[in-house]
Parts: sequence; C-alpha cells; structure tokens
Amino acid sequence: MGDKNRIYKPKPISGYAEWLPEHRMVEMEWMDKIRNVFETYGFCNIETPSVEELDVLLAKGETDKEIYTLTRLQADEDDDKDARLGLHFDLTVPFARYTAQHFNDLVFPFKRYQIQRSWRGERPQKGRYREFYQCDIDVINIDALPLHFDAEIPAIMYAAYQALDIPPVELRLSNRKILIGYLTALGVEDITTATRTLDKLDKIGADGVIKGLTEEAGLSEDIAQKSLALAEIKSEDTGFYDQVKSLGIQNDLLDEGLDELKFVVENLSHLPKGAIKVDLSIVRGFDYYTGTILEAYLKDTDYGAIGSGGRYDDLAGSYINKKLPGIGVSIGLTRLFSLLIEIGHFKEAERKSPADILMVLPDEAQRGVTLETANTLRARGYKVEMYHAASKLKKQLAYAEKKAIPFVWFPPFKDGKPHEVKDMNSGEQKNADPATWEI
RNA sequence: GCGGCUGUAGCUCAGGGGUAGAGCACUCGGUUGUGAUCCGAGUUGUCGCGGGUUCAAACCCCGUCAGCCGCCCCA
Repeated sequence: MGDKNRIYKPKPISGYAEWLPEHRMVEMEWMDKIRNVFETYGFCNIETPSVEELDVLLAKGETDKEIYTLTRLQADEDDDKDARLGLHFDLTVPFARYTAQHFNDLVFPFKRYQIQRSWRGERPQKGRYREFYQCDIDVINIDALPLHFDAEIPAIMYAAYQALDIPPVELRLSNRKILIGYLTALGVEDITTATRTLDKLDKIGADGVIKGLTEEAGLSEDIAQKSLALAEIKSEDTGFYDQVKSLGIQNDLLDEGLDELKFVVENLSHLPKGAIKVDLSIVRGFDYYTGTILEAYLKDTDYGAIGSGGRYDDLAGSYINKKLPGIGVSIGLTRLFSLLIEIGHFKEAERKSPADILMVLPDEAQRGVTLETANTLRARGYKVEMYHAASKLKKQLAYAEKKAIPFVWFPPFKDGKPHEVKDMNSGEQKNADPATWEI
C-alpha cells in the first residue's frame, strides 16, 4: 500500500453492503416514506450514538450478542475507557437507555422512531449483514402501557410496509405469555430450549420439533406432543383462543397472554384480509420481550423476517429505578431492500440520477442562456442536470438515456429560436417555455 | 464463531497443466441540431489474492479474502 506504483485492489468487506446510485435513491425514498408514516402517527425522531457502553448493551444479560467493541488502534495499556464501548446491535436498547437518561425532560407516553444502522458480528448470508439499517418505532410509558399500543404499533408497521412498493407482507403475532405459561403448566423446566425448538417449527417440521424437544430440551414424548399441539395453532382471527382452550391446560400466565392476544387481534381487524396471522410457534427475537411479539414476512417467500418486535416490560428498568414498559417494532430495511434487489424488483423504474431534466449544451456560446434556463426550471422545483460539454447531441442524448433522465431540454440553438423539450420515453419533442412548462 | 459449496472481461458464463474464449455491455464511426433499432470498426482481463509443486499453473496443493448454503443467532 505504501508503494505508489502498486494499486490496492478494492474489495468488498464481508457483511458490509453498499449500493449503486440507482438503488441508493430508492433506499432513501423508502426511508422518507417510512419516516412519513411514523410521523403521521405523531412519533418524533431521535438519533442516538453508534456506540453505547458495554454495560448498557449487556444489561439484559445477553451474553455477547456478537457485539463489536470499539478501541483505539494505539490504545495505551491503561486506557480502558474506550474498551468499554460497543456498537449497538439494535435500536431498542439505546432507546431504553435514552428514555431512562432523559427521563425528566420527556413527555410520556414517549413515542419515538429511529432510522439508523445497527451492527452484529454474525456470519453474513443473503439478507443478513453485519451492518444494516433498522427503522425502529417504540413507545414507552411510566408504570403501565395501555394494551391498545400493542395493536397500534403493528398497525403502524403494516402501514409503513404498505407505503413501499413491495410484495404483500404478513404480520405473524403471538404473545410470549402463552407459550411460557403453557409450558410452565406442563412442568417443563428448560423453557428457553423448549421455546427455541418450537420456534423452528416452520423450518424443521413437526418431527424435527419432537426430536429436539425430547433430545435437547429433555421433555417426555407426551409433553413434547402437547407442546407441539400449541405451537401448531394458527389462525387469521381470534379462532386461536378456543383452540388453545380446548387443549385443556390451565395457567394464569397463559390466560393473560390469550386475553391480550385476543384483544390485539380484535383491534387489528381493520387491516386488510391476510395482513395478520396468529402463529403460536413464534417466540424469538430478543430475550427482553415479555408479552406481544410479532414478526413480519414477505408472503409467498421463504426469506427470513423482514421486521419484528414486541412488548418489553422492564427493559428501561435496567437503567433507572422506575417501571417503564414499552412496545416497539423494527423494520429490517437493509434486509428487505437487499432481498428485493436480489429478485430484480427495482429493474423497471430505475434512474441513475435524481434529475428530471438534462439540459443540453448546444454550443459553448450558448452556455449563458443554458445556465439561465436551467436555473429558471430549478427555481420552479425541477431537478436539472447540465450537460458538461458542447459535445455532439448524439452524445448528450445517449448520456440522458444512460442515466434514465426522462426529459431533455434544448435551449435555443440561435437567438430568437424557441426552446424545445423532448420526452425520452415517448420520443416526442415540442417547443416549450421554461417559465411555464410542466412535466 | 463452526461446517460445506463457489470465485475466469462491466454482466452471464464456457474452458481446464503449455503462454485466455463466447454472448451481451462498452468506445468510435455511418458529415450539416437528437438517444433507445440497424450497419461497420475497436477496446477489455495480474483467470479473487498470496504462497507451494512443476521445465511450465487459470487449471494440482496450502493459506487467505469474498459470495452463497447449513448451524448459531436474528432485521
């Protein structure tokens, strides 16, 4: 690298994606649309630092979470300050810390959204990165958070997906109290392993689950079958309620979860048919969830979740001596976006420039008029790119074509002649006045 | 972090121990003010990177990096 005559051939860094301009343009549009939906519901934005103290990140006892730590290259032996910092792995934990820290200055229920990158040191794969954008929306309240939010937040999430031009999305809902209460009633001891196994139902099938429950979670064949029976319950409405009841297991936590989930489903009935599905096998996501949980999927694909979230009753309680229950979801923007690039979803309307108009430079002598024309159009709100040299028109048009700029503007070739504008899609060209022309 | 598969021109890929190919793309031209079609001409690679074996390596071996798949974990 120090050798001037040698080039250092750039190569991708595993798990760190970057897009071409045409894709980045769409990504930014998406962020705007999602932001707009969030604000429509009155949520405000905050941005927190990329780093948090490791004590904050690890407060919920999540062992390592593949957290990246931050150190100086030339850190002194006794300089352990930076070593205590780590890049955040999600936006919910920083949000909880923020809420606790600024407790006295915030209005509750505190509703906020954050669109930032997160980092996880996992093995990259399709749709899975080490650095990725999340669009996170949460609400936290003091002491108690009304259950209505458990319906509002998923509704907002769904609206955000709907604002994007993407294939149909399905929200899968459950409540952690159901599975935990049920397994407790069955006398299951290693609930973590059992729920982890049940969560894989979609992936490994009923046989795989039974095998995992008996071999790894240590359940008897009978208990394993009963556990599976619950996890297999799915419904598009409140039908799950009676199905669970008919299994004949009595447990207070279970009942609480059932009532909550029923309430949530009822309060989401305004969503389009097929938008939500109760799926009692889902449990995953981070450990801090305590009630409602949900995952978003692209329908008819086998891609992983493109968003998820849930209710957490005592996350912020790790940072302040108060009870601050919250609920929130996160849209996995980078994952969703990269999957759609992969399937060629953006092929059509791609532009490689935000410009609406390419301003032709017919002749060096016309540069003044050309510039003036461009500025007139810009003042009227159009995005105008100037062609940089008085090259052959063939070249200038080919440039517009390559960047998919929809209009090409021809200033007068000679004084007194009219302006002309060409629609590159139709090929139609006509006279135009920069002061009045409309797309 | 563990295991597996893959890596040849900008893209999709063929080749397979003796000094690198196709299609598409790209560049230029087909005269005077016009792209996407057509015609003509042309350019393109340290065969991911580093090392080893060999008279000779893109091809064999080792390592490494990257992508993908599975696990783990999760957006």
